Amino acid sequence: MPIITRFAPSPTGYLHIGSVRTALFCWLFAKHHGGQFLLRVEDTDRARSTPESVQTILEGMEWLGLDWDNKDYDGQGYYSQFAQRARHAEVARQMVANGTAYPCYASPEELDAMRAEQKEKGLPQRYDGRWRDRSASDAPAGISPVIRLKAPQTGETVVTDAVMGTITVQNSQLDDMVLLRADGTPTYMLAVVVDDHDMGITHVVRGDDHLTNTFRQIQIYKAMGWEIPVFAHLPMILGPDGAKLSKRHGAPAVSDYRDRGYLPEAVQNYLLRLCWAHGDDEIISTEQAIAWFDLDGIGKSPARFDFAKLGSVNAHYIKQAEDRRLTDLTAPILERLLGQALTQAQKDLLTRAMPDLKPRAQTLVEIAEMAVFYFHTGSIPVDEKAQKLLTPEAKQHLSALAELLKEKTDFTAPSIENVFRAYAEAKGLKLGSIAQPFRAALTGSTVSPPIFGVAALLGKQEVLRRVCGWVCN
RNA sequence: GUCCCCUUCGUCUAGAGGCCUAGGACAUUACCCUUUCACGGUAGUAACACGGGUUCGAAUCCCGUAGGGGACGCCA
Repeated sequence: MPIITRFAPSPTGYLHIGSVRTALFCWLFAKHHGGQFLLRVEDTDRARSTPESVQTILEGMEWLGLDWDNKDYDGQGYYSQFAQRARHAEVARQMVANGTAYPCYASPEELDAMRAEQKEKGLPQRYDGRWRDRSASDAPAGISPVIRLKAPQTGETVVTDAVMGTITVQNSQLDDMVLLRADGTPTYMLAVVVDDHDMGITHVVRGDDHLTNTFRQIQIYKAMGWEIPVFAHLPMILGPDGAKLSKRHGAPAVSDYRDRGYLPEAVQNYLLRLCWAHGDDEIISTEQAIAWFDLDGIGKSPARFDFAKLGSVNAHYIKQAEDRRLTDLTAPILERLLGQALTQAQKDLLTRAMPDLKPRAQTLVEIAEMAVFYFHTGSIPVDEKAQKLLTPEAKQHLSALAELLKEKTDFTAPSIENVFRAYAEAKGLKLGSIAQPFRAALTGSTVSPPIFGVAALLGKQEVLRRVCGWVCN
């Protein structure tokens, strides 16, 4: 039987990076086994679900290259849970008919009072089954009931989880949960089970915040006589401080990583290594991941998010990436920094600078910041350290060097370097003592890519213009 | 409060009873390379939460304790 997994986010905000890790694992698992990976949007909460959030989910998935196999579904490209509400209600009715569910007429206020009382007495907060055995004739007039599961009250329910192992809970711990709301819409518990069954999901791979829900879901499967899928609950991703990863930690959404200049393949690789390992392998291509990934490699303990490590993985993929592609991704960031659009010639310059830029950066944003100086057309802003290098003596040398450079016909990095080396040797100077002021004059900073390469890229005219700005007056 | 799960360097992890003097990666420290900063290279610091068992032998199996996380909604 082919394996079918699904990713089932709810469109109520941004797409959480932890959810994306779940999606990655579902996707890899399906790919590894030649199965299918489906997307289902859990949009039954009408008050909180928005079309924008759905769009955010789709974009996030596409950015990471996690393609789903039901893109043609229903003309909208994914399975909508809300669209199945009639089916959910039908299942609830079937359960009432077969005696595994019943109507409950208790009002929300009444239940709040019940929970408050339980809490006060230190009792577990659970529905007490007050309508479980009452006959329909007791029903108050004019109130539409909710439908509750008639859960077994004795014995135990067992979850066999592919990650967590065998977990048992006493049925006395579980109460009669709501399946269908008073307005006839399904609750999450009912909807997931019905949809997972109807979609033929063979492996439910999801975050372990759903682990304790699984007991109750199994009871629904049993009530309907449906085959129970394999469950695999993934440990959560925590923030650097060990608390649930949230806005407080700065970057909870996938889009945050795109905006901060991380490459999708780097994010994917980093996420893959959270709670999963293949020996000592760290840098793992998508192809290798598909070949290697399986449920038995998943660990049980939660992982903390480490931006430093993400940075180093990203640096690796930046070094590997095509210069042209990096230019396309960096240009918009650079344009924002410069406050103007780049011309094609400037983009070409950026591409030619890229080999010197990319080994120095962990993110595309860093590349852009590092590259700004190439594009200054007026005076060059100079930082304090660079200013200090431009002593009267240094300026004299730069002036002399400018004269020598003026004569060069081949303005390449090696030939410029030769000029500097020969000059330094003739004057008994260390190369650094003239190269650093040169760097300061050209870039306005003490830190930059190799300066002779920078000079070659800038071109003779621009180099002389920038040097002249310091020595010609 | 009740129930469930988890626990190896600061972080991600390798580890399937002897291969462990506990390995790798990131971070960190020192040195080398060097026109700056990086890259790269070399070396170093650093962990089996604690307490009991089982066993000739335990990071690995069992039981407690502590700590962390999750679930207890007419949210998903």
